[in-house]
Amino acid sequence: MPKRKQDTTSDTNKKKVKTTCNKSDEEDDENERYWLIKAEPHTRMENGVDVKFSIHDLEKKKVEHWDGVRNYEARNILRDKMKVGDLCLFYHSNCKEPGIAGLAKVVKEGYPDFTAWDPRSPYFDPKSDKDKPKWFMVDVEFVKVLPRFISLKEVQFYKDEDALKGMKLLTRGRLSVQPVKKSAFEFILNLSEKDNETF
DNA sequence: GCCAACGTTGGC
DNA sequence: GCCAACGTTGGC
Repeated sequence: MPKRKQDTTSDTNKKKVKTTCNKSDEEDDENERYWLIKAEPHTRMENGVDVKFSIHDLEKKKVEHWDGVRNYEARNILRDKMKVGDLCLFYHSNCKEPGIAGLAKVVKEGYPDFTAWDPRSPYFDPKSDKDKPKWFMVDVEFVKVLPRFISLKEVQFYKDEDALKGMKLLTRGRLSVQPVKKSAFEFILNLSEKDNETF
């Protein structure tokens, strides 16, 4: 099932040259085992296909391939970085109340996104060669629905918390597969364990 | 449904 | 390799 129509970043994003010992945020990200993945929880037709996929759809399916990502930066994460066992915040986008709805776990590492070769798929990419796959996906498994939905508004409200510093959800809104720092991951889960009258 | 922000394309 | 024009994302 298609997840999201993908946004875009250049393939030529050059990897930063590694300098001696200074740990940049970027390098930290590479060691993180947490991610945020976006999907649209409501029906939207694209190319005659409904792209809807919510945390509840994942709950029913148990495991699903995360297809349809057509952005190089996100692709690189799917192909190279996500490892079996990594946890993902499941984000609902393009809906009345966008936010983090649940948790998923990587159960299969990057492999070619076959929807790129299917002319009937909304994610068909005629430029993707079967012998040289351009787009990748992982398989994710349902973990849980968060005890309390954490809206984007709520995350934005806490944007100055140290734990959320540099969170890409706040700075790179369009990136649909993104790394999440451990501190941010834990902060979000913590929030969702607690009632909050404001949200 | 609008549109700002952001990503890509392609002419030069 | 710059950058204007264009297309898409996704919150609102």
